[in-house]
Amino acid sequence: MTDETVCQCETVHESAVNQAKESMLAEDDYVALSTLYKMFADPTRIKVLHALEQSEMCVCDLASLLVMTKSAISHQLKALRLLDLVKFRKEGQNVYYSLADDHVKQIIDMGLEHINE
Amino acid sequence: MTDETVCQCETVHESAVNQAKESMLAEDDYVALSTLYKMFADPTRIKVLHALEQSEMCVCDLASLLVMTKSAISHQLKALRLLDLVKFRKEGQNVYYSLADDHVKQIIDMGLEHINE
DNA sequence: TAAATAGTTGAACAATCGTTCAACTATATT
DNA sequence: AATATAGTTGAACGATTGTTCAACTATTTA
Repeated sequence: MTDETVCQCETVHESAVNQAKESMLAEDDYVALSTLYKMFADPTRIKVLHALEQSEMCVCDLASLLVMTKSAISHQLKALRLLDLVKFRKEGQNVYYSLADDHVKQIIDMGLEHINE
Repeated sequence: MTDETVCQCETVHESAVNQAKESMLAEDDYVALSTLYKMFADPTRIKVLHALEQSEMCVCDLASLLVMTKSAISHQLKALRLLDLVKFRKEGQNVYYSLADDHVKQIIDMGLEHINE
């Protein structure tokens, strides 16, 4: 497939494109990256993650803190769990969630740096 | 509004919730954060940003590299522009895009660290 | 064992998103 | 001036998303 059939352009800078092509990751890596960042792309989920930086909390705590239903929180926690961003422990009727590792805090802090400039 | 009316829970851990409440940011900050991360939450946009880590490129270059139409690329570049993640310069018919600052690379690298474990 | 509470789940809904398409602007070339 | 190319734009489309609702499981308490 020529460049022309792809983008209808005749002035593609081949050296820059070829260089970039070599440094590109596999398709799966970009999908994994975007799937990860999708978890930070919703205010509710960011609030949950930010709240859990302070201490572990059960679903009720988060629902109370964020003024949302347990169901809504639980759905989001499931997504965060699937991406290994939070872990949990059961104690009686309660399920206590906490951050899986400190990458979460690092990612949030980096975002805060960007928006505060 | 009581905890009960919010989440129908009676076992909210008040001290943990109150402590978290104090450390929470303003609603706007969470919206801004999630809007920022939304830019990294799509494979096409991440590819564009990652490619621009190598060198500046025009719309044709990116379209050729990612095997997409100029229109699709242009729409995504507009979104990245609005969030100040890329900057551009015009030269004749071409518009050359590049990363606005190195936060972008830092954010992508941090994501890669997380998925490689 | 029955009732109450914490949490999860799947379907449904509106809202948002990403790409396509066609039409457009702007610059360069003849 | 006419043509060609680079890039942008808005509407439209299907696909994905976040919350709600109702029904469910599991644990605790009476």
